[in-house]
Amino acid sequence: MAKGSGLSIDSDPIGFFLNQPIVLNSFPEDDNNHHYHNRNIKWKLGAMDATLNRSAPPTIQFPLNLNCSHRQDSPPPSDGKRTVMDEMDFFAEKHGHDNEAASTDVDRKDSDGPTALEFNVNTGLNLLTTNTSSDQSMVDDGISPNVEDKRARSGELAVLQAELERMNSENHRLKETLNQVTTTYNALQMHFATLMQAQKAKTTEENGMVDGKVEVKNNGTLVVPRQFMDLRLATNGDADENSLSSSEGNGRDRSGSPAIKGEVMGSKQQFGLGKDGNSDEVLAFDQDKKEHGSKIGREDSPDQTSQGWGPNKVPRFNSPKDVDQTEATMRKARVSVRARSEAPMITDGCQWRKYGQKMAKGNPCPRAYYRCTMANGCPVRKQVQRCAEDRTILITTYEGNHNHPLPPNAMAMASTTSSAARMLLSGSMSSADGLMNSNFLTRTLLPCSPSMATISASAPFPTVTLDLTQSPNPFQLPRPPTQFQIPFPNPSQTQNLATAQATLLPQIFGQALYNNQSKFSGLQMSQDMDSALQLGHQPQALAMNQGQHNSLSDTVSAATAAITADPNFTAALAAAITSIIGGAAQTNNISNNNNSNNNANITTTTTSNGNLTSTTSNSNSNGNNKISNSSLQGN
DNA sequence: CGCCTTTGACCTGCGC
DNA sequence: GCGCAGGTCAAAGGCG
Repeated sequence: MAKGSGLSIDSDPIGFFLNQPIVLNSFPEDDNNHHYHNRNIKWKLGAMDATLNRSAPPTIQFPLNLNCSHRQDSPPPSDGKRTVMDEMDFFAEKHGHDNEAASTDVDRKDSDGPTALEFNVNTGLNLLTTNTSSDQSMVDDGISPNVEDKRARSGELAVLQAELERMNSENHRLKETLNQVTTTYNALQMHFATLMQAQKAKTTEENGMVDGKVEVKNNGTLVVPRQFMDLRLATNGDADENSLSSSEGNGRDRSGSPAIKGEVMGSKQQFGLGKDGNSDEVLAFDQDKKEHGSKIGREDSPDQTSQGWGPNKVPRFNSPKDVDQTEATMRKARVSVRARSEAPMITDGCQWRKYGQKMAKGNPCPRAYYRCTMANGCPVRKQVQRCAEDRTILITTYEGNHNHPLPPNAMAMASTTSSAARMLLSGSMSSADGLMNSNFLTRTLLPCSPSMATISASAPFPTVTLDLTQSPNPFQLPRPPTQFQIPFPNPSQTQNLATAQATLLPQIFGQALYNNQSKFSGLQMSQDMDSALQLGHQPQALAMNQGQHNSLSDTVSAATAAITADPNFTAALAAAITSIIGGAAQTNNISNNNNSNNNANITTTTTSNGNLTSTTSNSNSNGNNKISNSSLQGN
């Protein structure tokens, strides 16, 4: 084994192959001024994929499993973080190499205890310059002195080199993309923080409001201090190291993902979707309060049933406990998607396993229960049930957050439900126990599709319903020229259409909320705002020729750009959402109804002709609790 | 054999 | 306390 001072070879490197794993062990502890002082680092090299680069100087490239074990008496770096590049810097510093040539492809694995990193690395080391006599013998064993042997391997080497070049190129491209996304993300966060502070100061100055108090303004408008949930929390605790001190809990999210993963993933989200940065996060359900008992393998803690509201139901999100409460509430929110489909399930890209089926009251069609099987322990559930009134309509209700990456074809629905739920919960954090002005919601929230989204506070969970059963493409309905015109791929297929339609929604919701939530702390839904909305204050012109941008990303980007181009629309959108979801306190003179647990027996549904009707969900029909042999397909 | 569905039993919350 | 309703568990069986 080569120890301490790097690899070394003393002959033509072309003939060198790593036939055995090599462990570089025990760096010297002589760097008294370096913050890596007193560390013991093991470098374990895999034997299979090591390749050589013929270029001058020759380099060796290999996948490297690095396990860093830090002594307890070694203080962490001053910035509290230690990155892989730090490790590379340390290595280069120790061995006199220019680390600029090194590249890393990091994959942080879940682990406890000492830092454990696994990544592919191009060390950029010029192996010919690192010879040491002590290591020579070990490596010499792997070198064939035979020229013919070299030739025999040259073909394989060429293949490896080509693959290596391709991987390097890809790695470089990905790094650039990541840097760009990170930059955008940081800029958005900075902007958000600035707006939050400015709005807070402005609101306090203008309204003279005190947290938790209701005030009647001169025009008679009731002003209720409210605030959106801090979505910074939703990006994982350490996504912004300056914004939170919530590094407690080892920086892990509920899924146990380590903090470093959260950083990377958080950087991915340009639109503020998903608490773990997964824009593919699905809001759907998780264990409800019924599961908090003696069931095995449950994640929820008993205290998660508490809502964490203050006396005036103003959420407090300043502590890790609040984070848990927020997430608990998040998991209780549901997103229901109505779509016409003859299939027993809409295709949402995820893998599901059916774990139950029951007859629900008021519906002759059985309700099927599915859980996500794309990853072990994924808490996402969904319910599938046909509409009692129109059995061609399939109602799919999602709950919970995926704890794993999703394939591209699953991201559409996932991001839709995630953002819709976040939209709902960001309002319900404040007041979810009131009546909903769903007509106002659909009129303002989706001016291009007036009956597409409804919000229900039906007990026991707040629910957003995305109705995709209306016009084949609500975005292509006749509209003023300033409205969206979003092409969807393959609109002839109901399922695809449903997914495609759903895709745009989260971007609208998420972007509006994420970029403008700060403007609505202590939001007052003024008449001016309402008027502006009713007058169709729309995003600025977005004329996208059908077929010109067929990709989903283009569609999303265009829609996002249009929204962000008009802050008034964004503000109005967020205001409308807030007003609708949490507006009961205002519209009902701050009165709480009978549901003290943030539940209201009000649900809204859209009829087949697109008209909105509001009905109570307090059905008295007697459902049979026994299992039915009928299936969803048997309708 | 592994994965999935089926389905009766069981658990929990809630209203009366 | 009891019954109802929603939701989940887990054994059994089917299927590729």
